Amino acid sequence: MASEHDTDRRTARISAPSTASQARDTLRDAILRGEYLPGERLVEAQLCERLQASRFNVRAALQDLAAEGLVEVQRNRGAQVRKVSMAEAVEITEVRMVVEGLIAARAAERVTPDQATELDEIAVLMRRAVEAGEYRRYSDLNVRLHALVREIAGHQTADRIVETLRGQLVRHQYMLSLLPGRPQMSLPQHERIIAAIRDHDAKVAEAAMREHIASVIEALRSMDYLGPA
Amino acid sequence: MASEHDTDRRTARISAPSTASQARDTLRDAILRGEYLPGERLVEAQLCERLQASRFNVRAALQDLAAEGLVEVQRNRGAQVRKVSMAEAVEITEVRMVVEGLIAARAAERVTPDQATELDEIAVLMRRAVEAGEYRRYSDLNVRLHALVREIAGHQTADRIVETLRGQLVRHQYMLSLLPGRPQMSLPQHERIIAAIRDHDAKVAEAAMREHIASVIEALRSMDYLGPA
DNA sequence: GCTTACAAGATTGTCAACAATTACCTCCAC
DNA sequence: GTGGAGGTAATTGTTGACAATCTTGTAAGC
Repeated sequence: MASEHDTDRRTARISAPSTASQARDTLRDAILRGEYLPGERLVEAQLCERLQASRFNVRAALQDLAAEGLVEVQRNRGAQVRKVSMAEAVEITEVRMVVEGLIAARAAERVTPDQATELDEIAVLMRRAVEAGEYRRYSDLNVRLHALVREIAGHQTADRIVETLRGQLVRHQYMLSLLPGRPQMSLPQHERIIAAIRDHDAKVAEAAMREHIASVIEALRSMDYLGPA
Repeated sequence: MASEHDTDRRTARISAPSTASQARDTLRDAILRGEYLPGERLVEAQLCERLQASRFNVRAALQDLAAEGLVEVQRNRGAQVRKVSMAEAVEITEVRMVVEGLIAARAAERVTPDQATELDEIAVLMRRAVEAGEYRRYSDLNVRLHALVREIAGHQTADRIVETLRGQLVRHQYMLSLLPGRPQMSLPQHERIIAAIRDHDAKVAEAAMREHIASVIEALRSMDYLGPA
């Protein structure tokens, strides 16, 4: 998870191939995009062609993603996309609940007037999207809201952890968004979060965020999870 | 300087063929033990000798520890022990506060009578240690208490994160334990945590744990932290 | 005296070949 | 037909060498 910014020098070098991190990012995107299913084996030789990288870099990428919890590597048995069980998904979301609660609280303490305006704009757009039944748009706004709250909070450590946790259950979250009635339930929760942050009320903001994600956990539990492939 | 106890095998081989994970664990211990100071460069060739491992494995170990946040690797510039600033230490402890709060709450829900007894035993020993001024013993009991609470909670995801966060600021925590008056302040906090878990009161357990770690954050802030090298 | 250019050394990045392990399939005995 | 032994193919683990990059020390130019 090492941040890289190697195009900083004035040497206007065009190609900074940096194949190692490139391979990692490409593979992560592929997994998050669902091109490799949980439990699927990730054969190094195949990935070499897919990513146009050497085996060395493929291996490094797999190791990195293993550290992120996206893939699982067993000695002498290769790597496979990590299967996240229902119980694990709940655990992950529980941790996300408390950490995002912390983020919301800190956002409430540090929000600027401009940022408050931006939050209110998102609230308006969200309500419109739900009223118009545009759930895809609502989902996008949801992502944008959480990202903005994290930006306001400016809590790098919490950010990193939430990002890692989110990655581990993209698949589950996708299924979640298909649950009927979710937008109607989550809209008022989002509005409470926004209002609390705008009012600089850290305690209420944290409680609202936790309540929101707690209801996500409930929804997760309610899903009939189809067993392993 | 090899403080390894690998003389268990009768094969009188002097140099154990350090595998990848072995090299990683040894290096992590060395860093946590303080044998490499924050900011110190970790040259691969040197580590090869120190760990009796090939450069390949050393490199893998460095990458792993970078993912854990113990070292920092920059492209073409090698690795160095990560320097955790004061602000970062506070951030890390803030996240630890909420996650350990979650763990405490879950421990309160799942604690068995046997485990409750064990908790009470620790409470008694802690009080005795403080009264006798045996602060080193108290510190050990503190570690044991937090470990037991985590074991009771059985929350793998939260466990992993707390473990990672702890590792990132061992150095700071060591300085913390030297602060005068800490045991007298933290003892009642610990007792409240134990009581709440024993009584199956999740909310109080979480609040008590958070209050406890919040006071750690205060202590952190109060330390006159010597600036960057 | 100071800055810049350049060269030598040190360190890391990458690769392709080789060794070790595992998975799979065939064949044979019962 | 079933279970096991053995061999073959596929896959991963490891090594050493070489290339790219950065750092350091030195000397020339202003």
